[in-house]
Amino acid sequence: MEVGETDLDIKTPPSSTQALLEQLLNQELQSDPPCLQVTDDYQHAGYQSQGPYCGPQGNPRAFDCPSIQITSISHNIHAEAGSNLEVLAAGGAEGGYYEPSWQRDQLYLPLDACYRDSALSTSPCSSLSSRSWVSDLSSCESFSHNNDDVEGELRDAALLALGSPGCGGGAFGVELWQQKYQHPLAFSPVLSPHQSPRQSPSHSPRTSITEDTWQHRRPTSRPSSRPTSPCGKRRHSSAGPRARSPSPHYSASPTPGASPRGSVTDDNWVGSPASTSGALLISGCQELNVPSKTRRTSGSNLGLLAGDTGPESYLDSCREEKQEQGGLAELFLPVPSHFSWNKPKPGNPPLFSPLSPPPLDWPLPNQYNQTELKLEVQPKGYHRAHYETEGSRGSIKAATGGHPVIRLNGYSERPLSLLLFIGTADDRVLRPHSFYQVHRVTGKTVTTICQEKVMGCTKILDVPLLPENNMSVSIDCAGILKLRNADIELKKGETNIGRKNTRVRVVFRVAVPQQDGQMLWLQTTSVPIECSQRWGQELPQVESFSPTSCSVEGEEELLISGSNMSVQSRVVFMEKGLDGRLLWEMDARVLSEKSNDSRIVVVVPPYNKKTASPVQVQFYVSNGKKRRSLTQSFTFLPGVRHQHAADTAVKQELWGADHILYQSQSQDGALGPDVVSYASCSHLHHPASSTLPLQVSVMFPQTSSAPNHTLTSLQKQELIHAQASASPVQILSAPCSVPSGGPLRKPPLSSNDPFRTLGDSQKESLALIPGELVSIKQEPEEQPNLGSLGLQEITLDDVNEIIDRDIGSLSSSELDQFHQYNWDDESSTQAFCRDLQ
DNA sequence: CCGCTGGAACGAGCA
DNA sequence: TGTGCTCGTTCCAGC
Repeated sequence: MEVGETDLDIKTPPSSTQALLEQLLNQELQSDPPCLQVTDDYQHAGYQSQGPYCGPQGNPRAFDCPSIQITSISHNIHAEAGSNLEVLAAGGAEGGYYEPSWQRDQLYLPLDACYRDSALSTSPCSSLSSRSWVSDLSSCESFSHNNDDVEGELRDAALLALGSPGCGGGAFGVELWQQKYQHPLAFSPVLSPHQSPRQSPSHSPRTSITEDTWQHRRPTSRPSSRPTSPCGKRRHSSAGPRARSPSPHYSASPTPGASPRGSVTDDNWVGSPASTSGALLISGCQELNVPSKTRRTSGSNLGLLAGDTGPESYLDSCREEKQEQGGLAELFLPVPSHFSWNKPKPGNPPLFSPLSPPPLDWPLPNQYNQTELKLEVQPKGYHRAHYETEGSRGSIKAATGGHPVIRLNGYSERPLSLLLFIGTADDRVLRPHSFYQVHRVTGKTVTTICQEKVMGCTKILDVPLLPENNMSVSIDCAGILKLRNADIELKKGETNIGRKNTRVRVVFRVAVPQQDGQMLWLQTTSVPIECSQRWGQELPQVESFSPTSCSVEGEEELLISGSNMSVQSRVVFMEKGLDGRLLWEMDARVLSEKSNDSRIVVVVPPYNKKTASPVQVQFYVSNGKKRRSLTQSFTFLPGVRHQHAADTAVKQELWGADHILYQSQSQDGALGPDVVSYASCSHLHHPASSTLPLQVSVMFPQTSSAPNHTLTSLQKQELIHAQASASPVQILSAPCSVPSGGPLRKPPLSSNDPFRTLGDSQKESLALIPGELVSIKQEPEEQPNLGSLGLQEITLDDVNEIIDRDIGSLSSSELDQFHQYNWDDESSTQAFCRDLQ
């Protein structure tokens, strides 16, 4: 915002950014600008997730995103300057179990009026999440992810909206324009918090616009977004908005059924004069590569957030500002790659000043020296989140029946606070999830003490890690709250869409005091958790399978265990080429007599050609259209029949070039216990030229060599484009090699597992991540002939689904670690790894 | 009565 | 334009 609020900012060349920041910083300090009023100690303490926006001075994060850094400072200053910093240091960070000065009840504020006003509401509810600072950060990140078509589309829409005063389609749009252009100060982060809530009709219509008036307006514009918020449904819940909020979470009254999303319509977008400026902005931002025909989901309308000029504007406007800046900046200020700004500098250990905890989307290692934060028991892959209108659906469960267990190894001097929040599970940098919030579960069965807090706009649980419990804790107090898509997508600056964005990860963080007074921040994440009832019930989930390899001749039985399977399920093996084209695909024969709902036995099809080295292929379980499991890696071994591990291991050594290790063995000889791990990768591929964390690498299965081809995100997108028009696009997980024994990595797979479990698979994936081949996956059933289709014919859902699915096969920790590894400078990264070792 | 859980109806947008 | 499908959201019933 701040950045965008003045041309000066936008035009400020990078070289002068620092000076500008300092100047603004000083100003901010002197004026003691009002900051986001959140009854959150962390917030006050400076533990903000705002990152760039609020990142402490000196925090490299502050320079991650030029468009926001100024903003951050203003807020940050406040936090930093506050004495509360010490609260955090002494409590949350330094180990003491932090006792907030506020009452726990404060967490459940009358959500009412300002519930949707992230800037004004302290409501734990979710809606805040949408506008979370982190989210803003994410937005920045997202914004820079030009490989994300979804984001691109959203940007497109937003740009159009922003670029045109009139595109808002209604009073709100005009209002926004007026505020931004006629009264730029109105957008000052300093003033924003105090702006009248009325400026945020979409978030809290009641504050200025009554529901009636709102509804009255609504007919003037067709809701362009998918009204995921069943307006009609709510009528069942009777009377007024309040009556409609049976939410035990006190989430303020739900957004009125007549959601303001209609303030801007598709028509407005398209027909609006915004087109012109929008184009400019777009060009300034980057090639968005937005398929013209990409489905415009509700999220896309976000832009329209146009109408949303509420107090949270400044919070949400990171993205918006970026958009503007992106367009205008092109003329004045070349903005470096997002990632080069966004990632921690290589070689910097995860040590922070107690006064400047890392933002929630800041990548952190799970281990440093002898200290390690480890999720010993992973949660189940499916947990149905509850809506505000529902009662709790309980805490997250572990696959084993208990609850996730996390432990801090290497430190037990004093109690520490474990922070827990719900993060994303997509291919981008881990960040708080906009559509899900952690929810404190209470009840007699809950034994873990925890407190719910709000950091920025993200709810977190603060759980004590006690020495007497070996610094271990069972997380039985954490549920997942689903926020209505419509509520979140309308938030200004929100770039994510909720539709089919139903996978999350649980993120755990802990600050370990160091002798030098600094705080060592470690973070680990859970495996992806599917939170949608529908998907949870329909998507087949592969929990384990065995064997993990066999001869190219195939014909061996493969047992796949999981859920949502049936004898009608299909198991499809496939191989993708460098260009993403489907090289081979074949259905495995299902042995119905040996299959049931939780397991499916198939006969591995023979590989289509001879090979001198192991070939990595994928397979997935399909229950029909759009109901496919995540792809799993399977290896065809050259010319040898599947053997028991001992033999295989020996043979594998001969294939060292593949960095494939076969270890183990299981007691289960029946199905062949081999477990394969692509762990010995000798090269961590970090092209010095790349500044992108998510390197897209392509592997030639036939050569089974380590990935030698990497694509930048931009290249990836280009690839997608190229393929979209010329060949089937695909996305697949190709094995690549990454040192699993690396600094942040655990040793390869357990050799005792009779099957490769999902976790194992994910561990493997971890090693694969850097080599993850990311393009667009061909949908055998739904995209029979993508090769003849233009990209524009690939729907947003398709892209989203594809990316989500394939990336989802990677565990969160893997992704995190991956991201952590993907720093700009390879040598520095390696140095950092050595340090960690 | 409350928390939790499973199931399914409802309805808007999309193909 | 009509129809069926998808999927987010809400509601209900049972424990």
